[in-house]
Amino acid sequence: MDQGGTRFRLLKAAGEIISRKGFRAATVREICARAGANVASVKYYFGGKKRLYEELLRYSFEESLRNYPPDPGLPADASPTDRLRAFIRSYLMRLHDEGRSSWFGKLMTREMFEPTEALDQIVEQAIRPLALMLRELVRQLAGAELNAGEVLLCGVSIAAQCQHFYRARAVVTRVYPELRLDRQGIEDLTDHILAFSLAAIRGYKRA
Amino acid sequence: MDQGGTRFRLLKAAGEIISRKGFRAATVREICARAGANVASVKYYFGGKKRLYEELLRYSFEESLRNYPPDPGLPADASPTDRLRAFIRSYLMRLHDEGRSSWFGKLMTREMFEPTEALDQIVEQAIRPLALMLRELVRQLAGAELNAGEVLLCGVSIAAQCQHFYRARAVVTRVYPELRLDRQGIEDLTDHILAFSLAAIRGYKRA
DNA sequence: TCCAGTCCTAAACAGTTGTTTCATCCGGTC
DNA sequence: GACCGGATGAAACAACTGTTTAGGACTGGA
Repeated sequence: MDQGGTRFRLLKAAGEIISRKGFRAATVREICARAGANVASVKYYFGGKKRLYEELLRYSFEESLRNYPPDPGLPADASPTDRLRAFIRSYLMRLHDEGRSSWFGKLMTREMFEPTEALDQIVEQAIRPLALMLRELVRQLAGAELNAGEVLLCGVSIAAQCQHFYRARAVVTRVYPELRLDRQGIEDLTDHILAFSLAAIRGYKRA
Repeated sequence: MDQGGTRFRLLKAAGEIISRKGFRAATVREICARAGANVASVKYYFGGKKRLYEELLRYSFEESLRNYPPDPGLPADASPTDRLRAFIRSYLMRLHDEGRSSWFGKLMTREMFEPTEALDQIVEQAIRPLALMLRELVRQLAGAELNAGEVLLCGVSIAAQCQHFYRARAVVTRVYPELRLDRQGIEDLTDHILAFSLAAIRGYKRA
């Protein structure tokens, strides 16, 4: 895979554009223009727009794994709390980063709301493993207090928060201009979601 | 406004289609076909697709207010907890209902992720009031424990959960098929989000 | 009866979309 | 030099988009 070749430039341009405006709204012409290639090159190298998108999913998934490994260098004896913190931080980074490492997270978020035919593949490949990991974390944190259904819902509530600040950023930053979503803001956000969720899990039964 | 007239049928068709697939993906021809009207009727009655959308926002906002009033028949001395419960339940209903009462909520959710020129109007008209109401609720529940920034973030975390189960329903129902989002499911979900959020607010400082 | 106005229709318009065609270029090989 | 095959380019393609046109059908009042 020549990183300067036309094929790779197309993939790169597609990642930048599709992760920002979605598969349907991104046009082949815009992608090719950004890649400095002819419109016909998409068919030549990938067979069509849809195939380019599928290839982008594969590529960006690997790129995402490289930058956000499932177990981000935590010591083997790290506490569940530390693990949850790492999970949340990684989730936020995955969405708010810039560049190719964040493409997959953004594409994933789009697929959740407006699925294409690729959703099933994404669910099995990326989302389900993350969901299972999160559920196991919650289970450990909750001890014997929560039943399976409650653990599941708590996991979804945590993922909901991680996604929301990216998905609804257009509104959040309008209503709360004081809320910055830069690098430091992500750290603060991590602390908040962790505190909110830990307290929620621990006090769930009482409430 | 004749409810059987062409103008209203267009509005109704637009509500059904645009709330489901978004402004850009919905085509004038599909809307007109569903309304049993000629393609030219959109220009005739509204002046264009964009104007039809703006009119739909106005109409569906009123329709939404009618079905989900800001203060849903709670006694004047209702506790903050009861108020939060009503807020969450109303939020979930607003999104998971079917028919015209849910159009605005769904359009709002779309605008948050993929804003059109109408977003600013929606923020001021609908989102900001809701956000303020939610923030005030959290403030009352938290007492003097949380500072302004923490109260704000807790409010966003609650809204995040309410939206997530609708926005990511394609994925949630795939990963957790046991999670039903019918009428009873919404009631259970209300209980969960309330318990999760109450515990979170109360235990925030400790965590 | 005529007119004005509202409502509606079929058809065409101009622009954009993804795809396709076909000629051309370029580097290596015989 | 001739030739080949991958890579590129300009242009056209058919399908679809929102919009517009030109007129027809019908009503109610003058």
